[in-house]
Amino acid sequence: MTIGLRDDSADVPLRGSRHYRRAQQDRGTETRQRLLLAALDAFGRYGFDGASTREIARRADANLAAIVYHFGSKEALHLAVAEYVVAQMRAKKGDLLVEIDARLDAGDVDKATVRRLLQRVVDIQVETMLGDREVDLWGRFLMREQMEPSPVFDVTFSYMMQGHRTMRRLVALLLDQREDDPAVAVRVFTLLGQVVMFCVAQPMVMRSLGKQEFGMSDRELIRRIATENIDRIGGVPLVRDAAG
Amino acid sequence: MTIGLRDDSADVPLRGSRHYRRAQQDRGTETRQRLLLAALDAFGRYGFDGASTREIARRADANLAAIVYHFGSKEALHLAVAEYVVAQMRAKKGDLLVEIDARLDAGDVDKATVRRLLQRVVDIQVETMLGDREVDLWGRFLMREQMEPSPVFDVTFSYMMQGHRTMRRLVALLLDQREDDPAVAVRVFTLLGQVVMFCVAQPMVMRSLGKQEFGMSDRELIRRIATENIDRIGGVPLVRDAAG
DNA sequence: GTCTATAGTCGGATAGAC
DNA sequence: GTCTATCCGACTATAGAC
Repeated sequence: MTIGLRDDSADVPLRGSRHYRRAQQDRGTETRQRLLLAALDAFGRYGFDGASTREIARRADANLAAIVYHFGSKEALHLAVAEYVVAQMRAKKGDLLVEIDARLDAGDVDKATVRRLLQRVVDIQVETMLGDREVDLWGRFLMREQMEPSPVFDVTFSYMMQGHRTMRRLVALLLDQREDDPAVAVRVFTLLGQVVMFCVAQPMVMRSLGKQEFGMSDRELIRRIATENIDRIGGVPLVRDAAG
Repeated sequence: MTIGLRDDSADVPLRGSRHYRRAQQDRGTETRQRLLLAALDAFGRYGFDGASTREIARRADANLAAIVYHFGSKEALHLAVAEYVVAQMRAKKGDLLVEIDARLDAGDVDKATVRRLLQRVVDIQVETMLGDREVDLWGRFLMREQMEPSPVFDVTFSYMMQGHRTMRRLVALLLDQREDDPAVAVRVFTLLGQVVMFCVAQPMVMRSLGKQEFGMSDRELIRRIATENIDRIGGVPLVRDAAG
């Protein structure tokens, strides 16, 4: 930590000045961010125990000791990842949930509107679970937490429940049932499940579609079918007799 | 371990005889089975790396060395678990898939029948994923394999694909689409997903239903809603105008 | 802030008694 | 078949140089 104070340092301009400290600080922040993303990938893919700090550091192009320096411990890194994921998720769909809750509180919604809102939720669900680049890592991390609850579970769980509660309100309205009816909760999970499936069973999906990774068109297809299924629950009458 | 060979041993008759060896052998088989079930639980819950052989042996009330004795290595134990799960699964729903394929090959199916067959598949899906006692462990193990493909993946994958292919045939008939249409594959995954969700997100489901574990009534509810959704895809006309 | 070296722990596998 | 004792490798975390 004394390098920056040496007088003979050539590649660091304005040594000892605010600019130099800023540069050093930025470098640290970048390292921290790279570690965070590498950890997000590793924890989501291999779980807490399966992911090794050595591998995370290597993938982040950082030193092993940097993890302890920036986060304190492997567990603390895990928590940081969870908080990061939840924060990113909230940034992506928090506004929509707040907007929906507000409209529901105000009570100015007919069923057609409710269905449209539900579709927007599922839309965003597809985006935040199957999105490209970094986004798909969030979904896998959250699902991993579900299958293998860790001390971090409360962080992710409370976030997941927020979305669940809002969806339950929508579905309850759509089906004229009580919000706390177990059937409503179950139906919400089935709606989520049809999207989640593509996140947790990605290898099987890929192999069965004959692809290496999701493209825009795949996401569009999933989105279309998932939202189509919204049309088919509640509101739309079931004409059994007309069926084949 | 020497008790059985002592002359004053009263509870082990016919020492050294065939009966004695039989008893010893049975004991070994039982130990093997206990190890298998403990490993099934541990691998499903914590993954291959997360599960420790020491813990598995402890839970199976067996010795650490017994794992190597009965299976050869931790990896071999993992493979044995995968083969066990697939064998159990096939025993539970293999017949139905064979029957369906035969009927589809014969071609004597109208849409109503197809829909009924599809519902039976989902029915059995619920049973083999959310069943009580041991059965729920199978589902979790398979899903874990999906999220975290291991050298064992091929064993579980080929089994999963068998069911997937049959379901794709059914859905294709129901929607008058080609079997190899990606939209058909995607729809099959959404159908599976609504059941799988309850397996992978069990902690969240429990907490949101306010329960400790699934009961018969919960499984019934899930089954009802899942099969209801079958009614709502294909065959049943969508009466948009009548919607609210 | 970054890095090397290392202490301390744990997990899988082995040897050999019984 | 079962069990104890032990080896060896991999991992997390720490200390301290730069």
